[in-house]
Amino acid sequence: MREIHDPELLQYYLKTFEIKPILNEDLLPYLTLYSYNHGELICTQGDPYNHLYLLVKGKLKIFNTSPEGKTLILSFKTPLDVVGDIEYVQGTDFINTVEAVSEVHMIAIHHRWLNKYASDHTPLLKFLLNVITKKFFVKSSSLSFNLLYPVEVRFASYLLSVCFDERDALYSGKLSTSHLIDAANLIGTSYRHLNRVIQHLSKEGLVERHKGFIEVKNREGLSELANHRNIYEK
Amino acid sequence: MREIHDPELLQYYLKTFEIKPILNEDLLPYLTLYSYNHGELICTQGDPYNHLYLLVKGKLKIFNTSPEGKTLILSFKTPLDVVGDIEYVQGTDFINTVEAVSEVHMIAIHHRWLNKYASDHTPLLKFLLNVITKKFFVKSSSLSFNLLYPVEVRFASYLLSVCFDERDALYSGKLSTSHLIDAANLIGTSYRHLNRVIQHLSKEGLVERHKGFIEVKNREGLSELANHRNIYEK
DNA sequence: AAAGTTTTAGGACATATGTCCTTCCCAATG
DNA sequence: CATTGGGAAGGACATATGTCCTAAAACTTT
Repeated sequence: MREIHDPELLQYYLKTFEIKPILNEDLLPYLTLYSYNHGELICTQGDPYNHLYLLVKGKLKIFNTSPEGKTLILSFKTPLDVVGDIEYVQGTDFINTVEAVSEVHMIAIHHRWLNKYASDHTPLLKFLLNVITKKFFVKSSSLSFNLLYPVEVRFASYLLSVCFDERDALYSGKLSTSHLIDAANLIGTSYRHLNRVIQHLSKEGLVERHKGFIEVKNREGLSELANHRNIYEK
Repeated sequence: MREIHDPELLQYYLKTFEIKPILNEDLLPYLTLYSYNHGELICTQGDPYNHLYLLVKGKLKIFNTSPEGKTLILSFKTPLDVVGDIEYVQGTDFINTVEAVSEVHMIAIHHRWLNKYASDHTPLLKFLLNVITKKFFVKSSSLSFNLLYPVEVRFASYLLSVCFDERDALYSGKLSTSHLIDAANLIGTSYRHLNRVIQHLSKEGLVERHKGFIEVKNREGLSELANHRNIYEK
């Protein structure tokens, strides 16, 4: 992690993502731009709350490790998104661990300044309300989906979301096998079982296994299987 | 459902739950008090958004029915709680169905007045932010818990939450069997499987089956099994 | 009280998923 | 070129869970 002293880049981000309107003028001097490399942790579950972060570049992985040591991926995030919003509102420690998946830029605001200058700033409150409500909605759908459907269906939905997203640096319709473990943790199953499911999907002709990646052969069929629900959509 | 024309009762609720501070003065004339009987539906998933509701008396069941017809109970609610908050912020149709479990009183506010008088009312925004953040937190924990642990563990946690809550009209440590189907739907499993798990817990001596109810015999043991997590706590 | 009806528990079997371990492939290295 | 090490896929077996159906119990109605 390193701080980027580049006021122009900061201005560029503020403008591109239309962040200024949601922030109080007084806050602007206290914004810091940080950069993280692939694999670096932005925060770890249990860390005390310090900053509210705005993701403006790159991709994040949000996950949680259970007392038993099992990892559950909660989501991937791309700009513009917010990290630490729940913690800010509740004043609690970080619930999850956040890791940079690519090179990541984040704008950080220390809670001290938020409390001082923006705790009654309507645009920010509305912005947070909007963001958190969306998160709740996604989480809620995700919970239902996970409880109601088996791994095969969830994976179908996952494939559709991930493989046809140009931002993912993946060839369209293909999923690199190195991401399979992540996929398993996101879906909430074991790597072993995911392999079994892929095997089954192969037999059905929906996907094909090549060395290094998995290719979607029948997008429509997968969509059918997933009940047309794109639960992992960003 | 019927409207209660009782300004004094309304005032009583506003005072008891300290609702006035969060509402804009201009809204007060537009509050309506409704009563629902056991079993009545307050709203059904897919209904267009109309009101924001404040639960001030009784108990609600929030559930969702999948396209396949499976019911998943998302939560039970007791005063003070809010219904329709997510829908209000997002401007979407109702996501879930809400049913009165007992006699229920709700204060309803039509979105028309909220938009007109309170869309910039900081106390309300903060209140909603707080409520929704809590909901998110619960939902998030619930998702992890469901994905990581088997039904036995979840049911243990459920028993601890429900059986030792005096508001539940249950003898302490006992769960009426008529609530078993609800329990299964809340935990996200089948009634059949829940029975199997109860059988197993019986053999372990943690609970005992009597006609009409299930009795907790070893609270500490259940808590151990549930990893001391009370995920269904209200 | 007898007959029918509804509710509740559980049997049988199939499927879904987890755990552990082995095998295979490929790349890096001496 | 043979050796080794690591990652990826899959076999074997156990457990978890779902579906469908039956049996037993409780409750209604006549």
